[in-house]
Amino acid sequence: MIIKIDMNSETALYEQLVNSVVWGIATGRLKPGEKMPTVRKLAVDLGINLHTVNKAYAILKQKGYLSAHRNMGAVVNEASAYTADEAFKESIKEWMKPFVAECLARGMDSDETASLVREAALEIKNETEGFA
Amino acid sequence: MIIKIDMNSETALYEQLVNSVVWGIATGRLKPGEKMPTVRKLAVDLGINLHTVNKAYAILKQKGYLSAHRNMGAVVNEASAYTADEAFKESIKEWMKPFVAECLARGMDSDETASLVREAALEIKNETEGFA
DNA sequence: TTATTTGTTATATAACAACTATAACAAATA
DNA sequence: TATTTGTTATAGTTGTTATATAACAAATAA
Repeated sequence: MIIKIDMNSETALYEQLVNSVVWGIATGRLKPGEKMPTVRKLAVDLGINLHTVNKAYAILKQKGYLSAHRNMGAVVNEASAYTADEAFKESIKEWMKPFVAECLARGMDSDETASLVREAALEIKNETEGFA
Repeated sequence: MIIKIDMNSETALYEQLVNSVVWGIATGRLKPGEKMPTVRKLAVDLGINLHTVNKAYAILKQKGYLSAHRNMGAVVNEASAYTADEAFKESIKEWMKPFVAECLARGMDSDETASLVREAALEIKNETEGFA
């Protein structure tokens, strides 16, 4: 999988990396068992520091998406390691609320706002840029 | 309107203020024409610096929610100043995508994800904490 | 007019986060 | 034993957040 980052983005590099991997899993381009590039190799490929990649991998491990063992690189976990349980849904809902509130403030109703998200989901599934 | 902030939150103070005002408009507790507390008064009430409040007000002005004139305090704009136009919907969709991607990665489908957002919208509308 | 209020701007400082640079340690493999 | 690779440690730079003072500009009140 090819991962790209945007040095001009307001989003932190390590966050872009986290998003890229989650995105890859969401689209099915990254499958359980697949090997990730080593922190050192990915850092060189992207022209960034090893620690920035390492921080992203640590977060992805903590979220359950990756496993890592010394000298073996990182590997994508089985789907059972990152399920959409109630706790996850609650936290995601809270994270999204500021955005949802802005939609409501601008006159959209619950269904319109939900539709926007459904569109976003469909766009993600059809997305192919940034991966290979 | 009473605005509360959480000094222990990971969210920046000025962002919490922005969110509070948007939230107030979304729930109808803040209506067009309503006067906001002065930057100095709100800063004192919350026990934070004047500049932190000023930064939040500047962002809210830029987004169209507030107007401010010297010696007159800030006022909530008419709804026509902050509509959900196409540009807004596009940007919101992009902002939400990382969260949506995480839902998809965890096996939720477009409809389930959209439902989660509909729930969030309904919860916001029923929310009464933090305002008066 | 003069004084006051209030948004705005300008510095300066401290604390923290993000990123980088080096280096070293620990476990698995060749 | 040497190499690879995840991990940890330390330190420095830069940008952001928040604070503290101070001053300026426009509107209002006395």
